[in-house]
Amino acid sequence: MTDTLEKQTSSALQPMLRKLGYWASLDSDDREAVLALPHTVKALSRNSYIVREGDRTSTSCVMLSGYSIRHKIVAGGARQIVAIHMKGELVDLQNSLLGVADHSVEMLTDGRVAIIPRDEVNRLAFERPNVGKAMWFDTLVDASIFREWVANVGRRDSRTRLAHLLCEFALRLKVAGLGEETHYELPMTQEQLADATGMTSVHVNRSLKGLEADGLIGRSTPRSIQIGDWRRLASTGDFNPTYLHLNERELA
Amino acid sequence: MTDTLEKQTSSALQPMLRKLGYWASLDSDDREAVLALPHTVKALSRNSYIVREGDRTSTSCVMLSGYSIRHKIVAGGARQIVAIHMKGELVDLQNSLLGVADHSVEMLTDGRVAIIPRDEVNRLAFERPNVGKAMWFDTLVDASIFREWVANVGRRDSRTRLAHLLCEFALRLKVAGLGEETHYELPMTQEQLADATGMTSVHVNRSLKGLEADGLIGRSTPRSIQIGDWRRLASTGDFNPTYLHLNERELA
DNA sequence: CGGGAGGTTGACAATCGTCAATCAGAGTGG
DNA sequence: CCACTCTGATTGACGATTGTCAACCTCCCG
Repeated sequence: MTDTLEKQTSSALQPMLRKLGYWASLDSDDREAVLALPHTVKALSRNSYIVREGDRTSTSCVMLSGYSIRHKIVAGGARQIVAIHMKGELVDLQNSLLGVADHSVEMLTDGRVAIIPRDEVNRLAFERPNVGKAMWFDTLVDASIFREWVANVGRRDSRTRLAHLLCEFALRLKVAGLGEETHYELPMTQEQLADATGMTSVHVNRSLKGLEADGLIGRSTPRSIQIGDWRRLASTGDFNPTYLHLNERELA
Repeated sequence: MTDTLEKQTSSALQPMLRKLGYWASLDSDDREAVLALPHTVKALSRNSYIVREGDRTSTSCVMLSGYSIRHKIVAGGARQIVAIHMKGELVDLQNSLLGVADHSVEMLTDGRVAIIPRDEVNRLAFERPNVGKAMWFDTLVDASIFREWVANVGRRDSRTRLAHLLCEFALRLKVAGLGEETHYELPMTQEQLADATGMTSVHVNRSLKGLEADGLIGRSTPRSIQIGDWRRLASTGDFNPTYLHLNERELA
């Protein structure tokens, strides 16, 4: 824990290690094993798909830069975004371990991912229990976020729902070392915000302006969000970060 | 796989074994290890809580009989049910491994559960990789169901939403060996259906009657559901069982 | 300068929630 | 056996949050 100097800074999997190390303490053997995972790095452009619903995948992947989303299409063509992923996150344990993809994963922005064979992930998980626990923990936290999203779209009004998403995003960005809590750039259009919150883009626009009018957020450009009073925004968003299962120090 | 005669029929954990065996093939050592998990059986009455949001739990539990739900309370007191659990299901890997519960688990009916210390579950998972894989797989399927629920609540209209839930329930009951696909008893009130689908009880009632009026379901009593034409109900419910990740044979 | 994507706004419609009354069935005590 | 009570189901009238449609605006980029 204290010898934070990493030897293998050369591996592209550094962001994954950071993430796993966040959930469980890994010794140097664990870390080496993670960084030694065979993988190929791939640059992907916005709107390209990592996995399509129905695919049979046998690889997992880790976000190295950029953002991606998971989504489902319902009858009638409407789309629901069920998760947003950022640097370091394990994007597809989910689909790959289950065999046939029950949802699609799409790049939200340009970015790079590392592709890892599923079998290698599986092997590592059981050869190095610390790593396995971290990965398991990671999937459990993902599940926790899904649950919060169910509650968010199911039982909160649109204003609260949006504010909640803005809070979650802010905090996750901060934890991932990608931004401040006071200001960040949304990587998504209002239509995509709508698909994530079960609203329409028109209503997202109105709600966003509503939050702005009430001084809860500032927007120097449509996508850049400033949060003046975190407490107040969290309160209107009914945002309690417990479900993110962060370490104590992050919740200051 | 072929020698299906179980020796330890005495263990209360039989339903858990059935479930895990569904996800991965377990050899006889694996099975014995599962059944040998230390546990205490507890009878719980309807509306009693297994875990409350905010609790620090160090035990997991398995449903032996009856039904339970996971739910979250949002600002204003509204409730969202995020999962329904039935016999054999591992109800609380989720909360217990994560430390502090991000949601409550409540009995929907009278029933019995087996309480297992978290550490024992953890130990078993890594001592017997087959079992560990089955448990991991189980949590991934749970997550998949959460994703479907996000889509259900976020992007489907109330009629479709309800029909979807009825289909999911029917199929899961069948797989758990608890009923037929053509007829079953709902273990929940309309208010609870509402909390699961993000609706109000009044609207659940109307939608249910709507489905009935259109001949999609029959109801001899308010809670007993008959499904005449599965295809038609599945179609109006936009129900595609992929997300349940069942074995081929179950999807006939 | 033209085209396109995304953001903004208004008028209108509708799904769904709220409130409140009534009904039906199960369990209880007399 | 019957009133009484409680929970859950059902129904109607009404209101409002949110969706739909469509126009227009703004910025970016070739």
